[in-house]
Amino acid sequence: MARGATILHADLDAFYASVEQLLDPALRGLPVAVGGGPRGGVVLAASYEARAYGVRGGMPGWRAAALCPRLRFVRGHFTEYQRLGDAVMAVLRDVTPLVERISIDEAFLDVSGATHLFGPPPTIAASIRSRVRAEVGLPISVGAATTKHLAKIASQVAKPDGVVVVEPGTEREFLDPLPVGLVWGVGPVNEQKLAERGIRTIGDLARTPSSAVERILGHAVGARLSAMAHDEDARRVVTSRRAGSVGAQSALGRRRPDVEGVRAVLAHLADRVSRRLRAGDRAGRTVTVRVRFVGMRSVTRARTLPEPISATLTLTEVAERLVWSALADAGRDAEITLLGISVSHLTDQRVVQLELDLRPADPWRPGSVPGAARRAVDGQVDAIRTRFGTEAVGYLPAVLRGPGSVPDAFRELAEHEL
DNA sequence: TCTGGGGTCCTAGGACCC
DNA sequence: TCTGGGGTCCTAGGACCC
Repeated sequence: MARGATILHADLDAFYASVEQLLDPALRGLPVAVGGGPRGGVVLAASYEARAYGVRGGMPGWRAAALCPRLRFVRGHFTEYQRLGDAVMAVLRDVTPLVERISIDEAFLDVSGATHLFGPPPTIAASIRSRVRAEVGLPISVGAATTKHLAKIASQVAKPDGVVVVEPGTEREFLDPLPVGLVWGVGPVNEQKLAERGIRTIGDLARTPSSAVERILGHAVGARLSAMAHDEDARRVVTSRRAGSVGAQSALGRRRPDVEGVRAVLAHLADRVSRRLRAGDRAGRTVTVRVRFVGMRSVTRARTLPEPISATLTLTEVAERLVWSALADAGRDAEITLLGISVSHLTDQRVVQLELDLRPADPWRPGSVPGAARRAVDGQVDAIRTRFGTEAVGYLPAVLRGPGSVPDAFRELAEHEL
């Protein structure tokens, strides 16, 4: 069956760093790191000039500075990232409504219905690149292929600032020499496992029996690889997707947990999470907390409740119990470096609201404040914040911000739609 | 100098039900 | 007295992605 390379993957190059170089011409051509600094914090993004020195996102600032002494650290312009990312998506939606945005800076497009208007996929890819450059001012790479997975690999190969089209029938010769790490689901751990068996390229992988691959990587990743090899990969572009969980976490530096400190941090996290739930008319049944200890070891504790919750106070109380149960298992002297809360098993809040006050007392829904009162308080707080801003009102005085913690505007960039 | 924060998906074991 | 197999839900941990 004839099928063109009509799935595109468009991916902005070093997005945050490119925006900084766009906003401040003095930074162009220089190694730039967004976030962090020579004495702490973490690098959120690195320009290609910085990457040449080995600087990467997620790297501690001091290490980046050691690798590249002339590295320019800049604070992020987070609201600009949102605005410019949206502007790029608008360009893509000019081509086709079939746009699946998968993060702030990348998206899949299905252009099979757009070729009669705009020409074949390579022409569309080139036009997207030149329009984004001209109208937004940013470099973007585009991959085109018959499937999403392949289009994404193609855009990675195209970077920086390039285009790669994998014409139908040429998939094998394109893929075979590429490193296995370009495959979705093959990260550092799996790459190492494969390398230990002499498998370094996608071609090596294709020549390995699928049963052996599944033994190494597990059933799911193995099956995905085999689907790719047989061109049975996903091609459907999904234009909207609801989140399956909502969470928030905070790095704390290093501290010995005490009741007041833990409660303050959890109240802040629960406030962030529950506010987003209510804003999306959602509620969730499963509460998961994460506690990270010195040395990066972390544990989780989860509890599935009989009914979904979205009240700030209820979420705080459940999270507090879970955290202390994790801490009890870890021993009293353990120092912690991070606390996180996540709510999953989401349902539509409207459906369950009427039931909330009819149930008998439940040890996992404790407290003296009845559900109706909690909803009323949350509703008023939400309304005040809508009118006067997030800082106008809250359950607790401003929470202790660690030196490395990131601004809320950065957190919001990564939030998924509820 | 000592490692962010938002998510998704998978695996494995146990409880429980039929 | 001891026994099967399938399905669902829950929990904990971990790999991975941006």
